[in-house]
Amino acid sequence: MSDVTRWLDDDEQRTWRSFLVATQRVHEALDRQLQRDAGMPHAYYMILVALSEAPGRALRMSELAAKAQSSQSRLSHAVARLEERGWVRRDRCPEDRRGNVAVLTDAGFAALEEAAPGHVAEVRRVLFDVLTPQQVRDLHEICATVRDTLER
Amino acid sequence: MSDVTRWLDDDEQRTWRSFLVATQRVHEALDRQLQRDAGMPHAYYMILVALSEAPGRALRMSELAAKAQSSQSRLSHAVARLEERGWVRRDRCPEDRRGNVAVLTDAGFAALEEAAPGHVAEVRRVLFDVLTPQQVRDLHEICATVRDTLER
DNA sequence: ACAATTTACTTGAACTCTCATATACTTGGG
DNA sequence: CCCAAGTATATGAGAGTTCAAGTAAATTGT
Repeated sequence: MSDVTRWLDDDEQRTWRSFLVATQRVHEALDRQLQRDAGMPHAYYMILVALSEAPGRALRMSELAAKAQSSQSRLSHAVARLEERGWVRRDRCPEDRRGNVAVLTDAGFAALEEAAPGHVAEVRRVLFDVLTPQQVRDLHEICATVRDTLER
Repeated sequence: MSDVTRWLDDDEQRTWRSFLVATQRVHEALDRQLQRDAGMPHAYYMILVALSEAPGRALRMSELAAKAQSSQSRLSHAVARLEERGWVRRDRCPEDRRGNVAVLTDAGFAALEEAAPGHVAEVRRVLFDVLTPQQVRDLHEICATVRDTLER
C-alpha cells in the first residue's frame, strides 16, 4: 500500500457500488432459493455438485475444498452436516491414512437431482435472462481475469 | 419454473462458474483485509460508510438498512455490536417513537477514516487494477442491469 | 532411525446471519 | 374514541463461517 491513497473517482465509485449490490443480490437470491426449495445453502449445493462430477462421486477433502471453493475448515463442518443427512459418507483414505475421502451417497445424488432444476432456473432469472449475449461474453472475460489474478 | 429444465450450455456453465469463483474471491478478499486490518467485517464497513455520507451522520434504521444493503434484522444485530464498540449510537426518533436513529460517533468516524485507505487499496488490487477501462465500463453496465432487475 | 517439520483434516469457540417471533407505537376505520 | 391492522425495530434460537489450536500421519534431514 502506497503512502498516498488513490481514492476511487466517481465512475469507479459507481462501478464498485453497483458491483457490490449486484453480486450480493445474486448470491442472496441463490441462497434463498436453495434454502427454501431444497433445504440447503448454496455452499452445500456446490459441494454436492463437485462430488457428483468426480470419478466415483468421491474426492479427497482437500480436492473437494478446492473444487467447491471452500476453506478446509468450512468444508469439514459442512461435510459433517451433510453426513448427518445421509447425503455424503466419509471413508478413510487407504494410501494416505491422514486423508479422508468424501463420497456422494445415492440419497445425496437424488437430493442434488431434485434441487438442480430450481437452481438453474434461478441462475437464469438473476443473470442470463437479464444480460445480452455480448454482456455474457464480457462478463465471462472479466470474471476469468479476476479469478486468475486472485489465486488462493 | 417451466416443465422442462433449460440446463446451462457449456459456455453458460463456464461463465457462471467463473462468476461464482471471481465474486466469491473478491468478497473474501475484502472481508479478510478489513477483518485483519480494521477488525470489522465488510458488512460493518458498509454501515459506517452509509452513516458517514448521511446528513448529520445519522439515519433511521430502515433507511440505513437500505443504503447498507442489509436486512433489518442483520442491521439491528450489527448496530448493537457497533454500539458496544462505541462507533455508533442509537437515539430514539422524536417524530415516530417506534423508530430509532443510528448516529455515527466521532470514534466511529475515526475508525472508518483509518480503515478506508487499506480498503480502497484492496478494492483496486482485486478489481480495478486487473481490468481494462473498457472492461470496467462493461462491468458497470452489467451490474447496473442486474441490480435494477433484482429489486428487493 | 528418529526427531523436527510439514501435511491433512478436525474441532471448539466466537461471531455473523437468517428466520420466526415479539414489542411498541401508529394509523385507519367504524 | 377505540380496536384492528400495519409499521419500525428488537430479540432469540439455530445454522454457517472463520480463526486458532489440536491430532494424526507422512516426510525430511542428519
